[in-house]
Amino acid sequence: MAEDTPAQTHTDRRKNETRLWLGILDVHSFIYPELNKRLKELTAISVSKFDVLAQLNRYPEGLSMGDLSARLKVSNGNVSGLVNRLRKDGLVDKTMSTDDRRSFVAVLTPAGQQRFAEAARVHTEVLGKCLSHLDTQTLEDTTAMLKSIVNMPDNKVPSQDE
Amino acid sequence: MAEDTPAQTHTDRRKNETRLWLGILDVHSFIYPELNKRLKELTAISVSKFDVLAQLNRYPEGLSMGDLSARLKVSNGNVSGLVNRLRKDGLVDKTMSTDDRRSFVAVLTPAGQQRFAEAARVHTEVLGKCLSHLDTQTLEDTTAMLKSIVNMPDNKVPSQDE
DNA sequence: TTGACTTATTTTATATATAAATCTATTTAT
DNA sequence: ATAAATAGATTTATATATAAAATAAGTCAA
Repeated sequence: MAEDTPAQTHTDRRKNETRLWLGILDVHSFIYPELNKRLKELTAISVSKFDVLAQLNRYPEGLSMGDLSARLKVSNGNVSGLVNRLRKDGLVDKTMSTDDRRSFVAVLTPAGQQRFAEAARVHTEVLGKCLSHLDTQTLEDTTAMLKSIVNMPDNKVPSQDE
Repeated sequence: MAEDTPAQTHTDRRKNETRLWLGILDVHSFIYPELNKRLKELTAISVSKFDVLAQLNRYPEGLSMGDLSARLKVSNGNVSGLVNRLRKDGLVDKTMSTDDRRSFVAVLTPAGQQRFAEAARVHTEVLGKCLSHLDTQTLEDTTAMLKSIVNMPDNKVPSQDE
């Protein structure tokens, strides 16, 4: 499968690593602004808010601020602000935990569930348009390779998902 | 090379597109925070500032605010703020353009050149560590695939670089 | 039980980012 | 030559993000 390539110098290796990172940034800035723009236009929520709603949608019983923060990989302070704004939007409820009075649990309101469903449709459509030129094989191969970047063999990966 | 795969449903296609995007986000949040943290610790500049310095480093004669904004793909207002903060840091100079009095040209100071050189070393090192587990082939293949995502065939890509 | 940690969250200060309004200078049409 | 339109940059208002400090509630050892 893989053809033989001459051994790379340290410098070449470093250049290739940089190229990979620039590639990630290019794809990110190719898709993210479009996603953000269309979500805001059509559903009045940002990608950040969408991400919060998506997590809460997966957990109908709700998630604590800390769990949200860990799942979204953003700071506690950031989650505080996002959830407050979503509360103002009427999309999320926040209630004190019954077993720990320090803890607060965020849950989607019915309006939040509905808005998330609309936003998810838009999200899917935008990705479809941005990636429409990719054939199935490239789509799957790229995804697999990206996975192999994050799922390091031995290192101290902080554990994904649940 | 590519094996035959059964035709995908529309829904499967959409799921795979989403998986690709989530993969991009995972890699981004795997590398970006580490890059930002280490750059700040060791050279006292953020990734955003690094990006500005990197562009100015490529153009010793300097770049206008608008050119910087286009190259970095960020808003004019953002560039205004970044360049002002870099000026306070003593890393960038801003002078009025000689041929257009509306235009301002940003240039690296000697301190800026030196700081960029240090930061570039850190940047390279961090990427080296984050990507050390990838073999040469995966590194190059992934980069090529990422390129094929952004370089669309017919569409209205706003033109990259020069 | 009290005091010392630890944990969950918010607040504060600051940086980064956008969009829209504004300001000033240049260009274009008449 | 002047008025209208355009272009380059900044300012303003707001959202998003972090780190560090503060607040408040829980845990645990003595």
